[in-house]
Amino acid sequence: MKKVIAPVKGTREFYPEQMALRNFIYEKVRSASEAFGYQEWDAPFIESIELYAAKSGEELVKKQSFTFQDRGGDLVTLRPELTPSLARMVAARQGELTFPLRWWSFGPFWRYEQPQKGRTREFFQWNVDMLGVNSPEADAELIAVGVTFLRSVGLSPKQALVYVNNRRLMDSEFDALGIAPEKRLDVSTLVDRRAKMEPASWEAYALELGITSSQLEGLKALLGNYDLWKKNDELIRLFAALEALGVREYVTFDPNIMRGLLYYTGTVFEAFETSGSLRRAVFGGGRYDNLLADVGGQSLSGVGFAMGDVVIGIILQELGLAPAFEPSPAQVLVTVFDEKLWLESYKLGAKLRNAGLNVMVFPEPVKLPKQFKFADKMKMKVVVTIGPEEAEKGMAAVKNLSNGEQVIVRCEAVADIIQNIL
RNA sequence: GAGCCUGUAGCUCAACGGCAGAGCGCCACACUGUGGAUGUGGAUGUUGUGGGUUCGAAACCCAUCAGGCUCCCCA
Repeated sequence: MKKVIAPVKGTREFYPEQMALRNFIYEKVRSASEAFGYQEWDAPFIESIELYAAKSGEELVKKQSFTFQDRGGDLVTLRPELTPSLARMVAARQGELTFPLRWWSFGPFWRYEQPQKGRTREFFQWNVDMLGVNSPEADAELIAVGVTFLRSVGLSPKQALVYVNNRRLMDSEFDALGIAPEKRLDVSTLVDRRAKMEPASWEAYALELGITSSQLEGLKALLGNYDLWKKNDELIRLFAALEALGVREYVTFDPNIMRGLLYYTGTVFEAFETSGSLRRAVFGGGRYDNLLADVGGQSLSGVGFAMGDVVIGIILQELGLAPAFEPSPAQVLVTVFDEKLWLESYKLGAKLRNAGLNVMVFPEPVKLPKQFKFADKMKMKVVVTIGPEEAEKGMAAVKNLSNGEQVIVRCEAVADIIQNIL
């Protein structure tokens, strides 16, 4: 190789093998979404930067967006998330859309951050949202959609769990501890960081934020109380609904789940792979209120979550849950014996395709062993050969590569023979 | 944006100042009408890139690019 232009940092190159995994995820995402009646939709990949200025965090807009000037001088950005586009599109047709609205989407997003395990600058994200219903039962349905996906890719409750909390519950607990409402944000980040810090430095950090030592003790007790949900009507209803939906075994209450995004107002949840080799959420979401008001719509409550393809892709590969890669979409190879019989093979290939089979014809008359090796490497199931002896009688040799058996049959019968093998 | 670690054959890695190697993969042949297995032989590198130190650099130093792990943020 000579001088190579490297791909842009953090972007993804999908060779057929990776493409197969991406499509596998896409298929599972689609069936989980559609099983609950969600409609597929999408938004522009490029948006005006102002769209995000309204509601996304400052970090996301100023530091993590791919922003540039278009030829007309306007500032545009590659979308870093979908929710603002959702809010705008729903607000624009609020009067004509049918509510409750259930939408899902799977597409590319970009965030300008340091690539590392589980995080790239370009990624695919599954978004699922329900708008127009404000109830714990609706929250439970969204979690069930996520769990349906986890289950469909073969993740057991031992391997992946959804951790749930409730912002309102935590706010009232913070109030009870005498933590002022304006400190809630600080305390949220404090809770978020607990898992990542040494206990001593975490406590020091807490006191730095102006938490009193008695509040700190209360906070520690709160974060260790895994029965706290039993005090909260919303969470009681949520878990009852999860039970009814058949996904309860995948969900557990955890007071340590806060989530950074400011717009969450009620239920919040995050899914993790339990071995913890990757300390990143598989998906995360929650209930949000009034997202539409900022883009000119009427107040409307919603619940949704998002899943990136990178973390789940790594997990599926590490746990051996990614499907075996099938190099060739064609399971049948027709060899080319020599120059004279070349077009006979082409004819047979065409005939087999008409019969509904995916068929590759070797593109040149090279030695047969080479063609068979090719078929083997491409994991094809059947090789069909027309040599001089077969051609004379209008026949073809059909070899089953899994057991090595070969039969010689009339060309007209080849398709049926192959159907039996596959 | 900050700190630390790593870049050697297609892949995984060794050599750690003194001739750049192994395993797997690849190619050829045994097998000129048939894949996987086995055997025999073969090819492969400006040691990420650019400078510097040295008699001598894959190794040491600087820069740069890429990747990884933290912090930050988050899907």
